Amino acid sequence: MPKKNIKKSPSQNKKAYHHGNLREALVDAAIDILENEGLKALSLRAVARRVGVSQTAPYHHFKDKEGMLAAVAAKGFMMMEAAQNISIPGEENTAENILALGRGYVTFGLKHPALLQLMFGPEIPDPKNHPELMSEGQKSFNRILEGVTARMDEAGITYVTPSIVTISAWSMVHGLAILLIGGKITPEGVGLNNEEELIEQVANVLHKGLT
Amino acid sequence: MPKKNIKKSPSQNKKAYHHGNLREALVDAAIDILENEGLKALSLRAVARRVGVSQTAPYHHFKDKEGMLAAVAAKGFMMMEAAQNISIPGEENTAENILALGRGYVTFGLKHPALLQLMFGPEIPDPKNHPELMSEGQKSFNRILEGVTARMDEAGITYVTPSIVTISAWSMVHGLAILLIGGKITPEGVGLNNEEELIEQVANVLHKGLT
DNA sequence: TGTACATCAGTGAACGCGCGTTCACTGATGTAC
DNA sequence: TGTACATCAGTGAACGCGCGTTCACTGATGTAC
Repeated sequence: MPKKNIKKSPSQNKKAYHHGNLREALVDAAIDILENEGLKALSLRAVARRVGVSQTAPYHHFKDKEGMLAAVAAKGFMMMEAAQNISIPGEENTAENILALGRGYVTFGLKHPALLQLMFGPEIPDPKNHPELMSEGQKSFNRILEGVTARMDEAGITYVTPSIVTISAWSMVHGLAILLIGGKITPEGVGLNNEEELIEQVANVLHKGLT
Repeated sequence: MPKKNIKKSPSQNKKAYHHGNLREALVDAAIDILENEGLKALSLRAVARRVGVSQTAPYHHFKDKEGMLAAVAAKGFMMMEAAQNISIPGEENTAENILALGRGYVTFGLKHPALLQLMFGPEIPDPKNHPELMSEGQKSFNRILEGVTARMDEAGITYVTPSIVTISAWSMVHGLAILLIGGKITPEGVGLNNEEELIEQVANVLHKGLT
């Protein structure tokens, strides 16, 4: 029975010895640093500094630095899911909705490049050590899988399993985000005006594949 | 007229004051460290140490650390191209050859995960500052583009441009490599026995898309 | 309701470390005459 | 062919820095009686 955060109005008990929600505050600060100053600037000490807490305080909430990074990555997945929810028109598993999921994915990546890189990069060598991170990643996969399965049933596609199609779609969408973030491809490079157009065109290719 | 490496038999003039080919030796050592000890262990000093040279020597060959990372990434592209050449059966731009290119890409990524991550990761914030890296990346793209264009002409596909299809294919292949490397998907997770099977299945999806 | 006490969530000092980079230097190489 | 000299590619010492982590500690909180 957590009673502690009954009062959660901002910036009130600032000077309390116990923070009340330090873990979450640390994760948020970490994301802030990641996006504004880059991965190299993301240290335990920097995070503590930003929250205004001693540099050893984080150790009461994370085993070590990797533990914190895993928490940040997990939060990244949650943020992505939330962002996708907004961009999806309806509840049904239409092809259009699957595409919206993909569009949301890439758009999220362009908005939070460093976070996406952390979520999939080598800073967390073995995700299996971090159950929360694993389960959030799984959720991401399952969400696409669900849509794809329904869509394939409807379309009567049987030459591959829904899992494989899901992996293919996820790969494409993730790869596109990474290539754009890394500047390996640009809209201008293929005669388009902005990233949205490029995303739309690639979504088109995916769409053909789903029908 | 470079005359210096007329004699290039290994381990001979080991103690010469001038190394003769230090730049290349440094890049190779860097790749070694990257693959065996990971990105965090890849420092200028560690590289110099491994080559057996003073820790300031690299500065005669790279502007700074980022300069060296860019050289490493560029070499990564060259290695990938070489690896792909081996796995391609013929010269013609058949669908089969394009698929072989993709398969080679993913296989290379699984063999050199840290290198692939470096090539596309945030350690080189602005690739445009590194012409050699840019041009190698471009080559990679153009190679796929060439194959795809020929293939699309043949198949009479016109609803998208070859560039877009190329981007889609590259995205898919790159995304698959990254997801596998990061452990976000596993062959076992979708009822397959090994990575090769998974790659084959995804290649199948791509193949359908190209015909 | 009050009190004793265990536990939780902070502090602050200190450790040892490896890193990127600069500096003044020197030995080796290449070239103009 | 020999020589003077500029340039190139190394060396070694030193700088300042931020980091992850450990330690012994203390103030605040929650709970059993």
